[in-house]
Amino acid sequence: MSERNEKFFTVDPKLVKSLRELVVEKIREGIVSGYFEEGEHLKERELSSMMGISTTPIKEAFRILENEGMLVTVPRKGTFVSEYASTSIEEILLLRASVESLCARLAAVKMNDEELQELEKLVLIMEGLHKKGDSEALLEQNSRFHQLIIDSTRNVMMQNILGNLRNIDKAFRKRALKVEVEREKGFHEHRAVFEAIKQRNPEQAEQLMKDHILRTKDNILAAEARLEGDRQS
Amino acid sequence: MSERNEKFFTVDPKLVKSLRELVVEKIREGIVSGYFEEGEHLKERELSSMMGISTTPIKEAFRILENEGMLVTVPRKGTFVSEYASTSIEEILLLRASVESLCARLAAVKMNDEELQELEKLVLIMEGLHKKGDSEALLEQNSRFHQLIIDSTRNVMMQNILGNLRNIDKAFRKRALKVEVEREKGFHEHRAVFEAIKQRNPEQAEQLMKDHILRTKDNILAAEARLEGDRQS
DNA sequence: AACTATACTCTGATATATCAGATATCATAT
DNA sequence: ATATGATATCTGATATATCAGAGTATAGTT
Repeated sequence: MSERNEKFFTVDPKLVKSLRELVVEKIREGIVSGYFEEGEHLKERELSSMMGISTTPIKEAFRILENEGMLVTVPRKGTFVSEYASTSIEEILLLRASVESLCARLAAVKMNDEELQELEKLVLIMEGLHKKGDSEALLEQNSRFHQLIIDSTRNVMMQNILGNLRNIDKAFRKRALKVEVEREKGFHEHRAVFEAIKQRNPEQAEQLMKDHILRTKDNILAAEARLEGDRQS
Repeated sequence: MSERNEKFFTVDPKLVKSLRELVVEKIREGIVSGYFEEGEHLKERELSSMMGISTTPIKEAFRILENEGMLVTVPRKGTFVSEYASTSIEEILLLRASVESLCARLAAVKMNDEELQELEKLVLIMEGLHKKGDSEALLEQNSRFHQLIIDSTRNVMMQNILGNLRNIDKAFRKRALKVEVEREKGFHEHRAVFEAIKQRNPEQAEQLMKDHILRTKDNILAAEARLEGDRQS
């Protein structure tokens, strides 16, 4: 037993999804996809009978989504789809650039050797995928790269904020577009961020991360504009 | 009726506090004040009997606090005080500087004339208080100043993030310190931020706001260090 | 003494019931 | 015809009941 990788045969209880989680995802999707309109009144009982469950998990989901900014609850009135729920992709990415570059700065100071090693390993893997041109797998490792840096700050608040942003981003993408392939280009930027963290250079890490996300932002917006243009012609 | 200020005699339903809100505040305080330890298991039924209410509002409060990062819920295990709930004041302020400076940038673009006028009026009021040296009142207007800028972005996500940060900040302050007087010095910085927004200069507004918050951060940390020093000697 | 199986208990997850504010309807009075 | 009051209904807020997983203690077997 001792030589085996013990992590292999464990189960993470966090993978269990409660009804509440399912409801959260369903409503979030509903909002982002346009199934629910801005300002629409979401009724606990109505949703509960639609979904065939009781109101309790709905209630809890409301509180989560409210905290995320997707819903607004007015006491004794009800819960409504936030008027500004459809924050522009641009602002979401600006926010991400802002918070995540701060993470990179903190990571350059706080990341321990073990984490640094893992990050290095990841960069090597990404290099391989980059050379192979396997952008599907690269994409997945990319988000692991970002997550590692975020987690190394050991700052729950930032983890939560970025987690929320990612959720929304993800929901958006479903209907939006897949310029993700673009990100293959980002490989060199990732490597640079890693180097800055390794050198324990917070300013540089922050700046590089910011530039990286802002550049992908511009690309995403450009791609979206192009799509929009195609639709017109 | 027409000449009267109609806003005067309205009631904002949002001022009604539900049990859930009270529970949120109570638990947040409990965590920040150290009444609850990190990692402590918070039990719905226990809290409900302690507080003399049912478990439903407790449940909802849990979900809000979880989303804020104060609590962690493990499915089928329970809800626990986040191990890293006590994020340092420094990181909270770094985060605030980061997000709120982005708000200032957006405000310089998105703020409408009406809001701009209100901001200008506020700056004049603040100037008066500054000259009078009424730092109590100035403090209140200061936070209104920040709030106006945040709201003008019409970005719920940022509003929520900064709302959360403020809550936590507030809870911290209770046990922490009142270097708030310091902020009287910040008046000129506020005016500068306002000018940049008025000039529709996003870069400058962002930079000035960032500098402003980072400076107050340094002052707060210095004051805390001083306090710490006093305690030692 | 050690191991196992069963019962008991704790607790979160979910469902249901109750209460109270908000809104709409309608009738009645002026 | 309009204003006021009574009533019904919708819905969120809260309370309570039920269910099921997880842990623990206990008793029985070898």
